[in-house]
Amino acid sequence: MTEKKEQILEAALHLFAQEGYAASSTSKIAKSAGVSEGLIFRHFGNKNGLLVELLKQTQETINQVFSPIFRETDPKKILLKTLNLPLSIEKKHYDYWRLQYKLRWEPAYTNSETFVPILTKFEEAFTSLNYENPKMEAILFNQLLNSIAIDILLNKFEKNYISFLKNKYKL
Amino acid sequence: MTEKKEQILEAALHLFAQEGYAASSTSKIAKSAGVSEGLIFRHFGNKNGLLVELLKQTQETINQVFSPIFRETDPKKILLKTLNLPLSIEKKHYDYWRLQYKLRWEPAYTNSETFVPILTKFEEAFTSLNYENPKMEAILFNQLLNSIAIDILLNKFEKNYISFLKNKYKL
DNA sequence: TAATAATGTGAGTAATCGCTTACAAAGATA
DNA sequence: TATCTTTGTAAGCGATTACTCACATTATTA
Repeated sequence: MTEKKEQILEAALHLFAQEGYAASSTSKIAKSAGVSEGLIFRHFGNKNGLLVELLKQTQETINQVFSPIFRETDPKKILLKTLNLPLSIEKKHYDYWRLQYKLRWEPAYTNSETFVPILTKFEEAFTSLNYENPKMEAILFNQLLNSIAIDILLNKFEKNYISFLKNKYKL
Repeated sequence: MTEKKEQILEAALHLFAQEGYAASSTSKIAKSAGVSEGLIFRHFGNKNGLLVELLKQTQETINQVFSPIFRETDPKKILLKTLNLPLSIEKKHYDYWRLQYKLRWEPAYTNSETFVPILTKFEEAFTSLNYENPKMEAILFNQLLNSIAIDILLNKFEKNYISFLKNKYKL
């Protein structure tokens, strides 16, 4: 991957995640990347190709973050590691997550829920812990995870909240 | 309010909520409303004025929905009525809620959290119910409410989930 | 009824949109 | 070194953008 190609991706990610896809013109992206506008189309075909490439990178980032949880078998550790996730995410990856959450509201980019498999992982954990309704507990837990992530991304995060949750789940 | 003015607002609300603000051109709005493009600017000055008017309506809609909860004093009923809220929302109001949640991701329209006062209402309820940490319980409860609303708007809603929550809170 | 105001239209504006293309520079291969 | 491929630029394309304005129609008031 060329240096300029990476600069384009970087600039586009930031603009898409902050201003939105439609509001980020290719000329703005090129200017922000310090590159001629034509180069975007040389490398990615069209504006949408740029987004597709970024979504691929986003998926990889997400997979990497979740993989230690998938490898975990101890139910309590599954929940504990999950609750530790949001705060362990690197600032430089924030735009990937912003893009992911933002695109949930764009019907055009039917981004299939990439977090789905984690739900069954939670369900297994709650089953092991003898919770009465593991399926629903998994949904609840997953919603909490998403809410925390969103609050962090939107700078509305209450830092004592996670310890409160750990206490609630006896972790 | 003229009929054509209302048609403009209706068309704009739907387009903004579905496709997004930037992606919804004034010409598309006018065509969808069955109105000349110039009329948008006669009534609302510019495209942003159209959004401002819609946000005002959104705020009114939200206030109306929450007002019975603000009037409620019985703590259990506060929580119960809140959990019943998401499913009681009229389909024709969905676009207002979509717009609201969508705009949370647009830093340009610093839409101050309109749900904030409800948090203290929840906190009062949990205090009355002798929960150990009412403040955090309120945050948790509020996150659940938002998650449910989002799931409904994104068609990912599990209908048994709300009864599960009612049971959890002994309501 | 006549004058005034509010509502509505459609053609037009400059600026910007995503994208193409001709061409130059740089790198790789023979 | 000579040829070919990849990487990069800049000008320019038709289409669309938000918006204006001169004008027509309808409603309100005097």
